[in-house]
Amino acid sequence: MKKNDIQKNRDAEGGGRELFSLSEVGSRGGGAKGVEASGKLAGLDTVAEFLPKHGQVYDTLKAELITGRIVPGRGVTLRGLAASLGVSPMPVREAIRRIAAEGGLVIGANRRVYVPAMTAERFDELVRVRSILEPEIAAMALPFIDSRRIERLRKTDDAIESALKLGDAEGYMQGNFKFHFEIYMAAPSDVLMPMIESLWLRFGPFMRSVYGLMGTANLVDQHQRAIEAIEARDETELRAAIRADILDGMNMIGTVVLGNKQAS
Amino acid sequence: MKKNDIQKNRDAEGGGRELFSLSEVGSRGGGAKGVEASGKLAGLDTVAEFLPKHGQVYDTLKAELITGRIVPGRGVTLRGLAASLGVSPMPVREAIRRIAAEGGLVIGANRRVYVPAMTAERFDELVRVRSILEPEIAAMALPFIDSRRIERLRKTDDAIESALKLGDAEGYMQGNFKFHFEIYMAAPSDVLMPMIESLWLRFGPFMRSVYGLMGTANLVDQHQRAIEAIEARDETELRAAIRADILDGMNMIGTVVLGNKQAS
DNA sequence: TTTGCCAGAATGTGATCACATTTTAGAGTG
DNA sequence: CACTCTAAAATGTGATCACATTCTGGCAAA
Repeated sequence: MKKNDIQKNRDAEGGGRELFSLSEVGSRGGGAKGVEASGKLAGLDTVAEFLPKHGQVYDTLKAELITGRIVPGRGVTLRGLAASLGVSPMPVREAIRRIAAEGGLVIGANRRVYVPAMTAERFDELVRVRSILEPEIAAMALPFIDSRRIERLRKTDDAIESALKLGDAEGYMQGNFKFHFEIYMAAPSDVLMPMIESLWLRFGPFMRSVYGLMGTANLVDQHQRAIEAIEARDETELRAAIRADILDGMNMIGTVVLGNKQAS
Repeated sequence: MKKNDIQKNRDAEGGGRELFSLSEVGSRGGGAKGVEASGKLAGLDTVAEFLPKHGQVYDTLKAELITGRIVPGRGVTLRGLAASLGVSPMPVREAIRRIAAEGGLVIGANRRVYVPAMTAERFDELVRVRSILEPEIAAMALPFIDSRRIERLRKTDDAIESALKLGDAEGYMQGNFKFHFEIYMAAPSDVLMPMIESLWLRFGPFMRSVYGLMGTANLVDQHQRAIEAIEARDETELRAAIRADILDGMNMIGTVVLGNKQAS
């Protein structure tokens, strides 16, 4: 079983690269009726827990967006994605509707689905909201960060340093993502956390285009400062470190790619 | 044409009122095939612009939630809503998925759809985020608020005062909603605005249960102060007024209904 | 009366079909 | 070679059917 797969996404546009591939989503063969799995109490089948197909599609799509494997421009179609993932258009519809609600996709007046293009205004507002919300959730998380988590943070920061030295921009991005959410995840938050995820979701596709335009040479972060603030249980300093980390990195990117002035 | 309608929602639960009614959604008869509208360049048919059915269902559902016509507890089912609205379960699915992504509904482990219950923790976090984001968007809006908008604000505030004097809690809530968004809407925001809408969306169903438990006697607001700050073009003061307005009202409600301590 | 069980109804999910609309390609014409 | 028009392909949307799972109500046994 399990043979459908990857796919194209025929293009024709400015960017150049446009064909991306998605790992298959389901576990059982995509072909036949609505059989699903004649076996009854299935449980976990291949790897993860049991999610509805639209949930798996959602996860896949979200990951593809955050890691920048789907870039702005044309190319997101229901049937196309469905074929890529080996499912019917049905679950894809729901997943897209969900991601669109989170801002990761936009539906045009034509009702066609796009990856939103980054503009200077959008970028500014996204950074602005990040710089407001993330220090807040970090402050919420602070009391819940134990030594094990601090250790993981230190390890992640080391990996980031390595990536910087090697000029590995993608490695830096992934490490940066991991670092921030390692902190935030400690917070008991049902409101802020999804909001912040949705902000990162919107940066993802844009970041891909940043890789090529900017090296890692002039990238600095405030991670060390944040770790020290956590150890000192200094909320004010942690807020400041997170905020500075965001503004530093983002202003850098914004300046290089979009030609922005800095924000506050 | 146009005959399907309103409906029940058989209940059985603590709250008491549970059956709510929804206005029909579509324009054309719900019966026949997929005909939609043999006429071609349709355009506006009955009242508003042309939206897909799932968009109309989304709007309806969202309005029902914000105004508190759908209360926590059981009752949100695909087929039930579909019947209430005179459409097939199909558009309802997408609408629900969208609203769930915005936090207005939650899907349980059973994959059944609920209106999330308000807890003290959730309430605190929602208020916290409101008190952070709304002053921010108000500040963004400030330069774009013209005299006509100020006039509308004044009128809305008058209506609120009237509602307070009459003890009309629902009228107060609606006026309060209108007042805040009259300000926020002036801001050129594609990020903050949806976030704030989603926050209000989550308060809606909870507010309904507030009506009965609390009069309007001890409700005060900072609207006058906000209007004066706007006229003076004083951003700092506007932020303070909005923030105070939120914390005053919400702490009041939280104290009465949930027994909270005040936040910041 | 209380507890356990089981058949029937109801629910969410996924696939498939049908259709209006839009997009794309390919002629044909100037 | 550029432009216009038309036919074919593709897209989003909605409805309907099938199915596994869950919830519900009522009956029987203790």
